[in-house]
Amino acid sequence: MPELPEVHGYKIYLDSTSLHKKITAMECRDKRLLKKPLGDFEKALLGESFTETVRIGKYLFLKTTGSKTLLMHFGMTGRPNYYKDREDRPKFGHIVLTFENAFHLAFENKRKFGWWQLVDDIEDYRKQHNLSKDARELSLDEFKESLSTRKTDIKKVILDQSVTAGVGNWMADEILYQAQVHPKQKVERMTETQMDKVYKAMQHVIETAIDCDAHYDDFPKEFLMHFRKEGATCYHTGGEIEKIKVGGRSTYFSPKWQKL
DNA sequence: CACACTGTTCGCTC
DNA sequence: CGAGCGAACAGTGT
Repeated sequence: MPELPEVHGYKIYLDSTSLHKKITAMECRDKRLLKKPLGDFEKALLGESFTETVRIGKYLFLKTTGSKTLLMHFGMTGRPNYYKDREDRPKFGHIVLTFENAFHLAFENKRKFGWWQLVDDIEDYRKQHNLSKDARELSLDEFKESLSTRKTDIKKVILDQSVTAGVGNWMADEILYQAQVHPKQKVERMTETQMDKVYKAMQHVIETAIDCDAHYDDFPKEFLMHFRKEGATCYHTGGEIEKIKVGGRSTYFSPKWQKL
């Protein structure tokens, strides 16, 4: 489930494997993953190279030597896979690019919620699609500014990509656990201190997850990820973890630790 | 076999 | 017009 830290890792992976190599072929097994006709992608990519990647939240942009930028979104189950031999094509590698060195880059997407798009200008795209600045680069003031107009549950708001781009379902639960704030806390009734705590927890969770290469087992022992299941034991209170729905999403929290 | 799970998008209401 | 809400989307795992 790629959220900000995983996509950050994908960026590093692509930077070290897929830049500055001419693209010689493109194959797509399922056109539903393409937001434009295949021909448009071929025209934009074949004969060109990737020059640089830019990540905003869970969106990964690959600039090219041509005029277009390739945008990848991994959905819930995607990842890039750079490999050499044709027979090593991953089972769910639905889109595959081939480079001039004969290596391939597969866009793995088991559940097909991921997609590719072609973009002219990254900043224009960001604004048109109401993406905030990347959560990692958001300032406390910008965060509070976004919260000031909202009236719903804090968990829904930090899942909103126009507020904190990159935060997904597990990160939202982790952030609120670290900040000791109930997921159904109404934003309009939050104190300054609570907002500060959520912001700090968000930065802490992001940096920790990136330091661990998004490998959950390596997270500090007080992280919710280690006991994020119904009836598990809260590290701080010894109480039980509860599962509820917030904004249609499964939400895990510790009632004794995160009080309304 | 039914349903849960993921993030984004769409259509609708207020 | 912006916020909020719920359904829809695909397909594997349980």
